[in-house]
Amino acid sequence: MKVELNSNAQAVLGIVRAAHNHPTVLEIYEEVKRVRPRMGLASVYRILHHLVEQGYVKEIERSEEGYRYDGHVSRHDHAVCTDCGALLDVPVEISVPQEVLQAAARATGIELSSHEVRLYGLCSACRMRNN
Amino acid sequence: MKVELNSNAQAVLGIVRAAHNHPTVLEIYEEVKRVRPRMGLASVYRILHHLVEQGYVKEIERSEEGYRYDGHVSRHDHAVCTDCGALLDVPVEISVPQEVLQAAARATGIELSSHEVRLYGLCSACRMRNN
DNA sequence: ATGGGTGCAAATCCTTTGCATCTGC
DNA sequence: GCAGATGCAAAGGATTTGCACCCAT
Repeated sequence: MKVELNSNAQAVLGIVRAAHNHPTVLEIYEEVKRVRPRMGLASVYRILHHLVEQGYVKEIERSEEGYRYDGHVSRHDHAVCTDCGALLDVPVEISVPQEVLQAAARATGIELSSHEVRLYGLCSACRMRNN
Repeated sequence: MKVELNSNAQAVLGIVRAAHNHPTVLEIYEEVKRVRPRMGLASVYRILHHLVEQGYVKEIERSEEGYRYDGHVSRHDHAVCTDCGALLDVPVEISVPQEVLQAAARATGIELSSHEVRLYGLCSACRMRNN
């Protein structure tokens, strides 16, 4: 059962959802300060943990700059640029047969609840930059 | 062209390769100290970066306890326990057709160089523990 | 008035860096 | 003797925590 969100939490959630990229805590903080100038960084961390627990957002992974958050919680895949580290949404479904996933989960000894495909390669910006 | 590894680097490489789990820097350091008691943590970090650059090991991702390393460099997939965070190798191949991956990479705008499937779920230890 | 949320600053933890020293060639 | 590697300690950056205060109920 989801808990009510107070107005600070709603402000953070709105920002994460509206972000096109996968913002870091600092990026979210900078953005939220425009609406709530008094909010501190520690509160942003606390609110984000809360939003993750409640399933409102997903924590993607630690990058060089720390955790990144994703307001898009339905299943989708990501691509990581091997040069600049950019994290991009894959805009199409990469479908893997459920029975293949289940067999792999069984072989690994886990009870599967979800999965994600991660693509690695050069993003277009880096391809252009490196000529 | 791979560079020669000095004996400290070989010691670290041996430990990462021999590890059954995906050790953190600290775990590698503790282990290496048994063979080279004078080695410092900073050197372990420096050597690991070097080994990654040279393709001898892979950096998996930052977990709660920091980076983890994988001495098994050929393509394989991982499973993450959603409860305890354990990172396990998937012992079977999860095959995704190359043309599906290429189509997804094209749609995302990246030049694909590799990919990985990540499974999420409860590991057997956690399943047992939570009854 | 009460319990949870919050700001601020200090503390923590992982990782990197500066620098003097050491090593192998 | 030199270039690169190393140990140690200090610095850096992200995240967490302690604590007093504030706010809504």
